[in-house]
Parts: sequence; C-alpha cells; structure tokens
Amino acid sequence: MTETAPVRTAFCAKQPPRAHPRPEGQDHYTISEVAAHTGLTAYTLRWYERIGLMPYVGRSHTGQRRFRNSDLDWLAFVGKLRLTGMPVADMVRYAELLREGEHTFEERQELLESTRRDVRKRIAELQDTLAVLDYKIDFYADARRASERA
Amino acid sequence: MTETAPVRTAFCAKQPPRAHPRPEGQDHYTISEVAAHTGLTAYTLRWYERIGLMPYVGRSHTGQRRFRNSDLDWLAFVGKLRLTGMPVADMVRYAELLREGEHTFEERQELLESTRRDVRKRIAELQDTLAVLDYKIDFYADARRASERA
DNA sequence: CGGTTGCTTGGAGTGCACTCCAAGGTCCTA
DNA sequence: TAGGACCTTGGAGTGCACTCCAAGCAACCG
Repeated sequence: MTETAPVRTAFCAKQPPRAHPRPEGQDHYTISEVAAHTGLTAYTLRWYERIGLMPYVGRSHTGQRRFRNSDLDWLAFVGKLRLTGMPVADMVRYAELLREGEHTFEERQELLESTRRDVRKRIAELQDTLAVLDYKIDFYADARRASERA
Repeated sequence: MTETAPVRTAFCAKQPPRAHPRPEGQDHYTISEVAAHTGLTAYTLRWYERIGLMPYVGRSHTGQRRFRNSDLDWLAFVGKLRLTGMPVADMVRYAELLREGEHTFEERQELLESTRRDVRKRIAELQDTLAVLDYKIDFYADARRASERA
C-alpha cells in the first residue's frame, strides 16, 4: 500500500457552476452512491482508479473509498470527455498532469485545446450528417405524400 | 453463388449534390479504387458486403466487384452514420429496408428520424463539452498570464 | 510469361473500454 | 450475530468493429 502522498494538487479548480446539488450535501460518498449518481458501475469506478484516471480517491479510516465533490466534478468531466470519443489513455495523461502539479498548466492547456479542436471537428461532422439526414427524411416525406395523393 | 436478383431498388435516390467528382469519371470502380477513395480497406469493403451493409455490388463478367457511383454514395452515407456512432447492425437494418423496396419508405423515414434525434442529442452534448473545455482553457490561460506577471 | 489484383469462405486476431468474478478479508447496522 | 457493503489483486470474459489471413484459383497488364 505504498501510496504517494495525497497530492490533490491545484487543478483547474472549478467546474462551471453546477445546477444540481449532489445527493446528500456532505462532501463524502461511498462507491455505490457515486455509482448511482454517475451511472458508472462500482467496477468501473475502481477500474478508473486502477488505471490512474482518478486523481487519488480518499479512504475512510477503514479503507473504504470516500469520494468527494471534487471527485464527482472530475467524473463529470471525464464523462464529457468520454462523449467526445477521447481515448481513456489520453484522459489518464491529463490526470497525470494534474497529479504533477502547477508546472504542467501549459501542457494541460495544450491538451485541452487539442481536444477542443477535435470536438469542434466532430460537431461539424455531425452537422454535416444532420444535413444529409434532413435531406433524406424530406425525400421520404415527399415521396410518401406524393404516393398518398396518387 | 445463388445471388438474389440485383434488386438495386429505388432508395432515397440522391445524395445532396456532391462537390467532388469521383476518381475517373466512369461509373465503375474496382475494390482498390474504392478503398483508396473511401479510406476503407478492401477487407472492410468485402466485410460490409458480407454482413449485408452494401445494397448489392455488381460484378464484372469475371466476377470482380464493380462498384458504381451509387455505391460510393452509399459508402459516403455509411461513413456519416458511422461518425454518429450508429451501430453497424442498425445500418444493416436500413440497408435491408432498401433492398425490400418502396413499401419500406415509412420505416426508413422513422429510422432516419430516430437517428437524427440521436445526432442532435450528440451535438448538444458536444456543445456542452465545448463549453466546459472553453471554461477550463480560459482558466489555464488566465492562471498562466497571472503567473507570468508575478 | 510473370506479377499484381482480384475472387471465395471461414475463421482467427486486435484494440478498446469496460465488466465481472474469485477469494479472503473488514466493518457497520439491525 | 447475521447480512450486506466494502476492500484488495489479478485475471478472465464481453461486445464491437474491424483487420487480416489461408488456400486455391482466375483474370489482366506490360
């Protein structure tokens, strides 16, 4: 159990203001609470920790995980990144940068900017796709209207 | 080699007008030409056909695949659907509907509309993500500017 | 004529992101 | 005191979408 010190270093501290308070107001949650809240399974949460995707999760005096609000913030962020299709390995890289402290601000910013470029590209692609779908849906709608009139 | 008749049924006939002409102007391409054009491998193209994702591909008198412009249109469309994360099985379903003829127009339209809803949702999610990324990138940019002034 | 490209089927392998389990243990609540 | 939630590690299994190959053969090109 040779843990490195609980670094919990200054990372981009805040999420944009959240609308919804967390389940129970306190700042510690068991793994099953977090699972219920995030929709991830406890297995997945432990796996995230194993592969270094969590920036250190605290433990109770008996060794149970105690997730904090900052962990939920992080998981929400990871969820967003996941939606972009970012590979887990890249997220792990970002998590590493967090653990390494403030001197990685530049690299973190670059990583996020590159991700942002990807996301913008994906949005553009999807909007393209949307145009095609609109076109085809109109085609079918027209064709069916025409055949009804016939 | 018990092929069903080359159905090549009326499907949403046109893609939205395309900007780029196809490699060589003729209406038949070998598998490697299509591979080069689409970025898919010949393996993948054959696999698409095997699983029923292609609406019948013609053959030369010697049995070689001869892709036509309509196949390239279809592959371009499949490529877009792939970008949306639609599972291959659903695309196969759509391809089946094409093969079944005009009486499936309604179901095709529904399928595309459901896909469109998904795409819109994905775009919204990505825009959400974009907002978070912007926020964090600004955070790092500010922090670095501040530390430089210090 | 030889080399490249293509054909077929069936099946094996890859990489990703989970997903789950075993096994043996601790701790908390009713 | 029983049951349930949780802990650990290592490893196996899953599902998807490819990705590639073997083997044996046909056709085309210079």
